Amino acid sequence: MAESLSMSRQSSEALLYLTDEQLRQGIEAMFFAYRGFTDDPDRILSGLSYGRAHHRAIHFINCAPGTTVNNLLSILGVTKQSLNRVLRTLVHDGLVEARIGQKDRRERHLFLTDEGAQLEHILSGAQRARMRAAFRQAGPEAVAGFRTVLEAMMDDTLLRHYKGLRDYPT
Amino acid sequence: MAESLSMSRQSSEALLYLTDEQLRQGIEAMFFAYRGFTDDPDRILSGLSYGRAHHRAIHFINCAPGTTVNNLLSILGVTKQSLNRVLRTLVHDGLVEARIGQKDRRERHLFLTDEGAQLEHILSGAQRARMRAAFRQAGPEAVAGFRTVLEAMMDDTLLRHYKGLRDYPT
DNA sequence: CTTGGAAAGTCAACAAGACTGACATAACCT
DNA sequence: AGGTTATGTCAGTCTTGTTGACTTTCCAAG
Repeated sequence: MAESLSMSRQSSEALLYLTDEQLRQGIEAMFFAYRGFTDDPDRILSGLSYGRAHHRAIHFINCAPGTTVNNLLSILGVTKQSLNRVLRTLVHDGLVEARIGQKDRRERHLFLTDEGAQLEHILSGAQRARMRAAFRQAGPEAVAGFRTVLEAMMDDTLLRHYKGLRDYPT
Repeated sequence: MAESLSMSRQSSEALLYLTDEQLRQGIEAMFFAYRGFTDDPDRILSGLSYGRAHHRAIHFINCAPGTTVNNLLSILGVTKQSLNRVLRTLVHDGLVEARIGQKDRRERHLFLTDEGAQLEHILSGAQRARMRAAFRQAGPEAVAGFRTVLEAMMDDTLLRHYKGLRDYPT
């Protein structure tokens, strides 16, 4: 807000990417792209009595094996009750193993079973294929820009998770 | 799959943005960024007994005033029953007006009322503010890349909507 | 050592918003 | 007149989010 004055003298061309119309297009691009982004895994999951929430849990357990329920909670940004329902079915179906913590017996450390890893691979495979096609079509510079904007759009809390997921001790 | 052989001779550096790890990071970037992207409007809406579905309807009615229910359906990618529930409350609350078509009296052409436009402005204002901050921080080249990748990630059907939203006659 | 609070996780009940299927109405078109 | 199209509605289900109440476990202050 305060900057809009100090920048008003710059050529409008230099800031063309900040016009309301450009921003509106950016918003719609996010909406449509996210739809494309989730479509493939959703389609696969709909045949398996699982949903997007299961996919997310499986994805992050795969990235950070041994993570606790609490950790997963703050990454996914849902309530523990909501996550628990998902986790319960995954454990029951033998896709996820929840080991009681050695140090703190209140904690459950989460791991994918072989079967869980298999499903993870199928799901993320579909998503990666689309991402790969988009990346290849767009080229390296565009991909770098894509990442830069997305990181700038995250909340700082989420950015931390995004950058530091692999710091968890098992 | 077939290409991975023919490309295997290129330097791995030139294709670094296509490694599985890079793709995984791209996937997580989309997930976290979309959360940040929807957070602000969601917060505003939660106090108003409306949800994200109402926001989406309002957004696209604002972009394409006079659009029909059927058009909106294909843009949003939901069933008419689902959209109708949302639209019904918006019309009832006086945020949206549904005018019977002149040419084809079966159609309902949708418009925001003054009050609806006001809410739209508040909601998209929050979203635009975040988008603007991200765009400014990332710079023009990054924004161009962001758009390129997102467009490549959309389904072709959605891409048509994204590019051609303003072709509707009133 | 005990006791009381905090933290991790579980169970139950509810709400939003998506879906399907069936059906109604009105208008258009051949 | 009859078939198709656009829209609206009712009923029921599913996923996934919510809050509230509860157990188990840990830890620290008295």
